[in-house]
Amino acid sequence: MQLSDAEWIVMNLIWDSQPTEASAVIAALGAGNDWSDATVKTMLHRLVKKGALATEQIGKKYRYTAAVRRSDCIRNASRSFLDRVFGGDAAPALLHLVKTAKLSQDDLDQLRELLDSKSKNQPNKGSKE
Amino acid sequence: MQLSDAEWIVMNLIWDSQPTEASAVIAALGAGNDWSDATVKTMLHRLVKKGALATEQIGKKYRYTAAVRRSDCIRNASRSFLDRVFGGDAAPALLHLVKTAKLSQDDLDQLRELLDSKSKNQPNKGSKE
DNA sequence: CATTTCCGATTACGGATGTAAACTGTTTAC
DNA sequence: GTAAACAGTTTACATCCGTAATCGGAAATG
Repeated sequence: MQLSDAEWIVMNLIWDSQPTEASAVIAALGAGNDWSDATVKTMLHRLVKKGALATEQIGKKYRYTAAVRRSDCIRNASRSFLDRVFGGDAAPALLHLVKTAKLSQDDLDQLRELLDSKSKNQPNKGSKE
Repeated sequence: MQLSDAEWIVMNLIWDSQPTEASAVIAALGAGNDWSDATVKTMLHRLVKKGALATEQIGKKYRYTAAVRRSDCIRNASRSFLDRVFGGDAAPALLHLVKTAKLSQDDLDQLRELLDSKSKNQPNKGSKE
């Protein structure tokens, strides 16, 4: 599932507050993003059409739920970001991101742990391929 | 400077082999990416028009050079990636990327070093904001 | 010199995207 | 029950994007 910028906004909202009704989405995005309600309706419609959202009929209206997993979309987006910007080579990307990101001590610790566990699971293989 | 997928491919090539002539770009991308020469020409033209490439006239032809810094484009792309996918919160993004990326022992070590240096410079502040 | 070739410029075109109005059927409020 | 509000569907439209053909002028080549 490939999501556009605007679609990510909608999906992020829905992933965070599933299931949701159109009115809630319209309210949330009209406020934060300054979209007209028509625009939000279009987004919802397109997302349903492309299979990213599922609808569940409640009486007369629908309730929207994500039909794709956030983690899958994140994976795809990450993949395509890495490919396009770094030619798929993750290491420079990570170095760059770590270098420029604001990270709390907690974040840093978590990352360190993760690195350690990766080091163990993948004992050597000094180079990329 | 905001680059599209296809534009990134061209720019990456040119950043790596500046200054370049159209023929070289066409050769490189025709081979690797299966683009027709017309497509490459369009790309070059658009990139010049949008100010990402500069041309230097050599006799009759042009030589192309990047007019924007790669690091700036990377910054923008990273920013927009983080914003769209993770709502701008870098930490989960990094965790995810580190978790899923193939990293060599070297890469891991470099990352660890970077984390350490960040830990020092930013001694505590246990949480994000 | 005429023809092919190379290259940059112009034009094309369908699909995606952001943005939204208009239409339609229903629910609700006066 | 008639008008207003709501919700989903259709239609709209300019721009961007990927992909490319075509045009026009210069260079090379026979």
